[in-house]
Amino acid sequence: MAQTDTVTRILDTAEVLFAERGFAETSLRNITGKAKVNLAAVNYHFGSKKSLIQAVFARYLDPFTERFHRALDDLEAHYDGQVIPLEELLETMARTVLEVPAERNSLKVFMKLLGLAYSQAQGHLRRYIQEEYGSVFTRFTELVRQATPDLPDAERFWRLHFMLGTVIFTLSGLDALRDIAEKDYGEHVTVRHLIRRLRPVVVAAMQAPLPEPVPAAAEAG
Amino acid sequence: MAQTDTVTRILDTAEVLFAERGFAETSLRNITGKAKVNLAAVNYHFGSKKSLIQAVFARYLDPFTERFHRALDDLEAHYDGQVIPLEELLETMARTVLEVPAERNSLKVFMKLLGLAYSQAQGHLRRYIQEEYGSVFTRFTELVRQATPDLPDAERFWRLHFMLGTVIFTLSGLDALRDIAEKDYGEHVTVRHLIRRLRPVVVAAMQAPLPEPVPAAAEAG
DNA sequence: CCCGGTTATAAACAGCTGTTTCAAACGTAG
DNA sequence: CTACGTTTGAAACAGCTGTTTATAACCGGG
Repeated sequence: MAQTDTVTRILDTAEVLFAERGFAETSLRNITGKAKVNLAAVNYHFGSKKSLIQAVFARYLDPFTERFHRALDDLEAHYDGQVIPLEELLETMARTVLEVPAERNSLKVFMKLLGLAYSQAQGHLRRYIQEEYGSVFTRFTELVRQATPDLPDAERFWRLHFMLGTVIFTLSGLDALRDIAEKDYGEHVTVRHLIRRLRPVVVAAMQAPLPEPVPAAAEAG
Repeated sequence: MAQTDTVTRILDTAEVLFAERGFAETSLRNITGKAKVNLAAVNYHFGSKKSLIQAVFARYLDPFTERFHRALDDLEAHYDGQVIPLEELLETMARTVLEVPAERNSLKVFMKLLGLAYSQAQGHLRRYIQEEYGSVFTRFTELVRQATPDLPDAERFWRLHFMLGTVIFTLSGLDALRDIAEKDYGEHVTVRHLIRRLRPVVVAAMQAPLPEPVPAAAEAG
């Protein structure tokens, strides 16, 4: 099967270049040149650049959602109707994120892509990810809801997104920060170190006291 | 002075389009067309697209750094050598961020631009911001160091970036999240609401317990 | 009035973009 | 070996990109 070779070579090259420079800044000639593949191969195998981008994401997100669903199944079976503690849920998510790209040793690329998916407007990508992989996130948030019954729904919604920002922002900008950290603190930091650092922070953030209600008089302006 | 009109019209239009679609996705013809200005005006007044991008940032960051320095001066004078509490520092930063774009009612644009500055690789932008505005951030982190003496330096470094991620990620992606929040929780959320929500979360995150040290045996892999 | 520097305009530049075309090479089933 | 669907290849497409050029309009000072 010669197709497989061309297709995976395109995907392997594209994901690296996308992660390094972004989508708009990476041309098809850039990809096909580095992948030693004919220019027309992208349109032949994927149809368009948009579809290539989505295919790059699917190659990470498909195994991720599958594993994550299975991990949540296991967790629910183990707790058998009881509420799953927040730490367990976060731990499971972190473990799954770490497992998925392990074989290709490209956790960093995966993280950068996630960051790009949020920041680069690319409307089609956001829609694609939401439609394709929204359900597993919904399932996760429902479990978080049960684990944090004292949190008002809106507050939990925002805090989850706060923490999503923390994780994606940090891990996707890792390279730049790593250099500073290594120079200033003599630490060689890996993604795994960071996740260890993130855990207590995320838990504390989710359990932080509620904000003071707005004084009614100060609402305007 | 006809120059002022053309220049500000370019800047006003550019910052909105950049914030909506990103830098690479926004062409000069796009900007000049919407601004009702000749195409060559950008290169005439700014020299290049890169310089335009930097000028857009400077228009926000120059007043910001000036005000922030002044606010920190006041704070230091008021505490007169005593350690400034963490909450005060965060509060001051938040207040300054809110004040700066107030006149142009474009806080949202400012936040989106900050998000782009980090996510879009755009090496020149990161360097420009670091060189031009790094000092005020250094001053701020030193005050945070004094306010959190129990935190190891490396830990504080990372937590500050965690929180930077939380804030920028949330505020720059506000529009998409706002719609969901409004639909699901009937809340109309403004940036000011979010900052109120962010405060206890950021404080709790900075004061979270330290992560468990890595078991020596588990270091490899 | 008229000159001289500043700003605006339209046109053209070379280069790159994603996509399409069509012929050549391939690999396999009959 | 032949015939056929699949995959590659080189070339060309129209369209857009940032930038430059040369000309024209403007406008305040002498």
